[in-house]
Amino acid sequence: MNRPMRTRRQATLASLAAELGVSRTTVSNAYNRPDQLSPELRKRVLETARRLGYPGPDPVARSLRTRKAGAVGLLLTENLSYAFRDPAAVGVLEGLALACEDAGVGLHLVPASPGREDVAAVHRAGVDGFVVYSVPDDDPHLAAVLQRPVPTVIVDQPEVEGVDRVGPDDEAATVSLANHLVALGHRQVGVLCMRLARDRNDDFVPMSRQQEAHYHVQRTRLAALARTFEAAGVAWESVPVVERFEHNVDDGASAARQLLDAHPRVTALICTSDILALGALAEAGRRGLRVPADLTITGFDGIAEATRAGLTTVHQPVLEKGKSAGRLLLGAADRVAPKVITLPTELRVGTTSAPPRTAEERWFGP
Amino acid sequence: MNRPMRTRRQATLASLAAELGVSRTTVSNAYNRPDQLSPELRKRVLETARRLGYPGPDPVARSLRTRKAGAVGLLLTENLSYAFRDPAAVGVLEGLALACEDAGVGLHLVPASPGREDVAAVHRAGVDGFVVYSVPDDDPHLAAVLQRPVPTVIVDQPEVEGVDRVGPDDEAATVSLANHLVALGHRQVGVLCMRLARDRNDDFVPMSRQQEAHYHVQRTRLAALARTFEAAGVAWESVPVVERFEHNVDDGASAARQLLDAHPRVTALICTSDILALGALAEAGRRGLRVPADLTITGFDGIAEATRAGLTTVHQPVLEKGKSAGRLLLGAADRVAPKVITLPTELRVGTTSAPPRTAEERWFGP
DNA sequence: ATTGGCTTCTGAACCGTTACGGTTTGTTCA
DNA sequence: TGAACAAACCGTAACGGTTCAGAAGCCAAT
Repeated sequence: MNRPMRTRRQATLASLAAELGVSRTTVSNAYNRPDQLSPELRKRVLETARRLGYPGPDPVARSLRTRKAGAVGLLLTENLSYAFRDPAAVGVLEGLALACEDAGVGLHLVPASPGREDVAAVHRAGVDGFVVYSVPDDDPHLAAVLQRPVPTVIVDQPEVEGVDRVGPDDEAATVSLANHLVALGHRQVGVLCMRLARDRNDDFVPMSRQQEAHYHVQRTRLAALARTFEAAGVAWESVPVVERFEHNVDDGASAARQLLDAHPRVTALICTSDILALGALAEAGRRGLRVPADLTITGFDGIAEATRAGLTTVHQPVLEKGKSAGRLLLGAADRVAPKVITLPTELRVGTTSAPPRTAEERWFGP
Repeated sequence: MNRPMRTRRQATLASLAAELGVSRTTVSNAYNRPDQLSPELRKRVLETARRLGYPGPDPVARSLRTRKAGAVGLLLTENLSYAFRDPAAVGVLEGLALACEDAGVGLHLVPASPGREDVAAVHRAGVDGFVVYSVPDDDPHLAAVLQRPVPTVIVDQPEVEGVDRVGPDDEAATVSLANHLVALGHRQVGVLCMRLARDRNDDFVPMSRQQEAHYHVQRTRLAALARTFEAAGVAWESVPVVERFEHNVDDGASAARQLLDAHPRVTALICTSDILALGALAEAGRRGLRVPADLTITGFDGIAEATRAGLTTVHQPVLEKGKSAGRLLLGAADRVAPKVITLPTELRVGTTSAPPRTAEERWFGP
C-alpha cells in the first residue's frame, strides 16, 4: 500500500457499465474489441473509467473466463543459489525468458524450496504450462506438476515417459571428452560430480550410488565415463568419484582437495561442471600443481568464465536450450506425440588438458 | 500437450461433488480445511478425485474468489540480456526470488520488451504486487504498473512520489569514490556510463543529456561526480563522458577506446558499473597501458568478478537489495506512509587506482 | 424432556470477467 | 416501399471456486 487515494471499493466492469448505462459486454468490448463499438462510445467508456479509477479488466477474472493465464511456470527445485549463481543455469533462464517475451507471456518462478515438501505452490500457480529444469526424478514437486492438466517440458532432467524434453546428448558428449583424455594417455583419473540424490553426501561415491543417482544427467555422465574408461582398460571401481551437494567454486575446490589428498597420483580430474572445475583449478594452484603439466582438469558446460580460464570442457548452447524449451512449450498447442529436442555439444580443448607426466617426470621433474 | 489419456472434459470441483453425492463446499473443504469434515469422507473425496483425474482446485478460480494471486510481478524494461548478464542484476533477482520463496509466493517476470510499447502484459499479469527494477522514469510500462491497484516497490530507479523504494545512497557512494580519486591527485578524468535515456546514444554526452537523463541512478552519479570534481577545481564541461546503450564488457571496452582515442591524457576512467570497468580494463591492456600505473580505472557495484580483478569500486549489497524489496512488498499489508530503504555502500579500494603519473613520468617513464 | 454444544455437512451468494447468440437501428438498393 | 444487410449494442450463461450462516444429527448435562 503506497499510493494514496485508493477508491473505497474498487470499481468493476459492472459498476462502470451501470454508471454509463450500457451493458457490461460493451465495456468489455471497449477494452478488448474496439471494433465492436463506436469510437465515441468507446472514448466515453475509457474516460469514465479513468474518472472512476477503474484500472481495466481484472486479469484473474479474465484468465478464469478465457482459460488462459498468459504465463508459464518454471520449476527448479534446486536451491535458488544454484539457479542464479551458475552461469549455465542463468543462461537457460535467460533463453526461456526470451522465448516467453517473444510470445508475450510471463514467466512464473514457482517457489519450491528443496527442503520443504510443500507442493502447494505448484497447485497455486496460475499458468498455462510448466518448464521443469534439472530436478531429481523422485521430486514431489515434479509429480505435482505432472498432475496438472497443462503441457510440460523438461529441461535436462529427468527423463519422464511421454513428456517433452530438451537437453544435450550427455552420453555422446561425455564419451568424446573421455576419449580425449584416454587418447592423451590418462589412466589414473578422478571425478568430481554434482549432487546425485536429494540426500547430502559430500564424500566419495560408491558404485551403487553412482548407478542409482536420481539426477539423470549426472548418472548418464558417470556411466559414459565408466564405459569409456573400462574400454581403455581402467577398472572403474578403482576410480575415485567425489560428490558435492552444493554447486559452487568453493565446493569444487574442497572436492578436489579431498580427492587429491586421498589419491595423489591421479593425472586428471574430470569435473561434471565448469563451476566445479574452476574450483579444482584453484585448488591445484594452491597446491603448487601446474595445469596441465602436473594435472589435467576438465569441465562441462562451456560457460564464459571457463573459456576465459582456458578450460578444456564440453560446450553446450545453454541459451538455446532455454529458448527451445520455451518455444516447445508455447507451440505445444495440440501435438500428439511427445517431442524430444537434442542439442549439439562441442568438445573444446583448452589449455588445461595434456598428456600425463611419466612416473619418472613425476619424481624427478621434466 | 504431451501426456496421453487426458480426460475428455476436465473434472471440476462440482462434478466431483456430484459424483460423490456431497456438496461442493465439502469437496472444497477436503482440500483447504481438512478439519471441517470427517477423515473418512475426506479420504473418499481424495480417492475419487484421483480416480476421476481431478487435479485439485483450479488456481485461477481460487485466485478470483480469494483475491490473492500468490505471486508478485517483476518489471524490468531493460533488455533481458542486461538482467541476466550483469551479476549485479542477477543478484537482485536472486534476492527477490529468495524473499518470494520464503513467503511462498511466485515471482512473475513480466514480458516487457524495451522496444514494443505493448503495455498489455502488465495488465494481464495476475499478481498481488509489483517490483519495478531499474526502469527509466518515462517508461509506459511503469505507468501501467502504477495504475494497477496493487502495492508496488521500486528498486534503484526511478524515484516516484509516494511509491516505496529501495536502493543505495548513490549520491554519497559516488562522492566517496570521487573524493578517493581527487585525493589521489586525479584532475583529468573521463567517465563511462550506462544508457541515460531510451534513445540510443553510443557517443559522448553533452551536459544537457547528462542533466536530463531518464535513469535516475546514472543522473545522480554523474551529478555527484560533477559536483565533487568541480569542488576540486575541475571544470566539468571539459570532462569527457561516453555513454553506451548496451551493458556488457565489450561495450565497456569500446567506450574506453572511444574516450581514450579522443582524450589520451586522462589519468582516470570512472565507470558507472563494474561491467563497463571490466571492459575498460581489457581495453587498457590491449593498449599496453598499465593499470594503475598509467591509468586508474574504477567501477561500481562490487560484483565477484570485479573483486577477483582487484577493481577499485563501490560495493553495494545486491542480494540484500532484492530481498529487501521482496520483504517490503510482501509486508506492505496496510501501511500508510511510503517507505524508502537506503542500503549501505562501501568504497573498496583495489589495485586499479593510484596517483596519476606526473607529466614527466608520462613522457620519460618512471 | 429440554437445553446446549459439538461435529459434520449444505445452500446460496459472490468473485469479475468474456463468449455466445441474440435484438435493435439505420442505411442501401432493387 | 420493403427486403437485405451491416453496425452497434445487449442479456444470459458460464468460468471454477470459497465462504458464511445455518441445518441436521448426536450426545452429555441439566
